[in-house]
Amino acid sequence: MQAEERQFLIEQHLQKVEFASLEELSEKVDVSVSTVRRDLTLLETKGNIRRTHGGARLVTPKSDEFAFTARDTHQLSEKDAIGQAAAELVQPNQGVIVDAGTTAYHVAKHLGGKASHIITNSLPVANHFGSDNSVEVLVTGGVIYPRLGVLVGPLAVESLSKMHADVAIMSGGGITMDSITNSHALLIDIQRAMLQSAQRIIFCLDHTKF
Amino acid sequence: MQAEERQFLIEQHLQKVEFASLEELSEKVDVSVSTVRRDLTLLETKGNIRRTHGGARLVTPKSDEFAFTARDTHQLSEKDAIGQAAAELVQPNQGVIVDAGTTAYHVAKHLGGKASHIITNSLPVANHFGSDNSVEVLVTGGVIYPRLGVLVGPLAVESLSKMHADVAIMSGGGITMDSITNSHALLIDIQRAMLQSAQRIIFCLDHTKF
DNA sequence: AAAAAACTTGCAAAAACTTTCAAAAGTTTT
DNA sequence: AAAACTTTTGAAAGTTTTTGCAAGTTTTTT
Repeated sequence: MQAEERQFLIEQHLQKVEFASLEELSEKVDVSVSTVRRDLTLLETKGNIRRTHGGARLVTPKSDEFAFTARDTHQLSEKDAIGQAAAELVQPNQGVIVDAGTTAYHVAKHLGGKASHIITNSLPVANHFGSDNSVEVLVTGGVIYPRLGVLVGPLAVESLSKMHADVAIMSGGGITMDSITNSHALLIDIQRAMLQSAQRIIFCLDHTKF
Repeated sequence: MQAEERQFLIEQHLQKVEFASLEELSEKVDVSVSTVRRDLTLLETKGNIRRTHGGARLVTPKSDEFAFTARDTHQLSEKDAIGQAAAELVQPNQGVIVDAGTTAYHVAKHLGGKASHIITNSLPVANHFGSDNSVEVLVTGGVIYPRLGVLVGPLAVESLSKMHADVAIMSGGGITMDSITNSHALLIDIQRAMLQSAQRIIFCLDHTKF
């Protein structure tokens, strides 16, 4: 295995687990701990990772309730800009469906006071409007998909299909293309229901999704 | 496990329970109490946590967007005791309905890993289990009742009436008797639906409700 | 006021880190 | 294709950090 490939694997692994011990990593990429140490000091200079005693951790400023809110702060201003731009496509007093996912979340932030009502299956979005009585927020039912705070399952689909809105804000964010297609048909069912309940669709993706 | 991960886990655990004893923590992360002490003094300098005799407590009552979570910290230990006691009435692997309201919220905190699934119309409860995959959490749909984070309305009632559970944890907390009767028939409808969907009811009230 | 529980300090063992070095692997030159 | 050179790797030696425990002190409880 190449040195670069090894370092890439280490970084990738850390993206998943946040923390990893030297031995865990050494075993994973099959080199001595000495080498892993050297790799880590190298990766550290690149910024995404920080060495610790006994291993390394992902440098995520803070891990908040839901996984995506954490990862978020990274390219914040960019997502915020997308959010603002997309929000401007919404006419005042329209009903808006907001998908779960980081990008859609950022759009939602700019919707306060503008939309007449918001329909969402995202707990972070629901929380954001929890104490804001300028908008009526309708939460779909469903089972919580852990770590992301998305409501999924038949109840979510069913309740969406009974609702209606002018616009739907959808995103592939927070979930990679792979995991949409692979791991969860559940999420697709929901997006399909959203597509049918809204007259117009705004799809938001940032550059990391390509 | 390494030091940083351990400290992270401790902080995360405290985010959930607000207070924890040294032994509880020491057991949780599997190191001696001495080490936990050192970790806590370290975390204390970071600000989010404060050491106490016998344990530690969260200093920021939480990023609470919902009114009641804030007002809560007042008689914390009392509510916590009620919560624990009520939670013990639940048999392992039962399905539990959890009402919205401060007292029910505290019961829910002690339900992790015990109940097989939890049904709730309370956003704070949903958030609490958001990143906990030991329990399946089913959220009813509905419109957010501002400031309290309760899901109300026909969708909430309807989805509850389709579900079934062994126990329902209900409370008059968070909402005074007056506002139940006066301002919101909506809440009554929901409680009525809960009563019908559960085989057994546990009603929790603290002394301020008399 | 005594007893119990919890805290601090100091210390020694264990784990982890850095530095150094020689062998292995990979490049370049002859 | 062989020789000389560079880079990378794994291991050893020595240093630093961390951890658990015990002795003594403070706080809390009875």
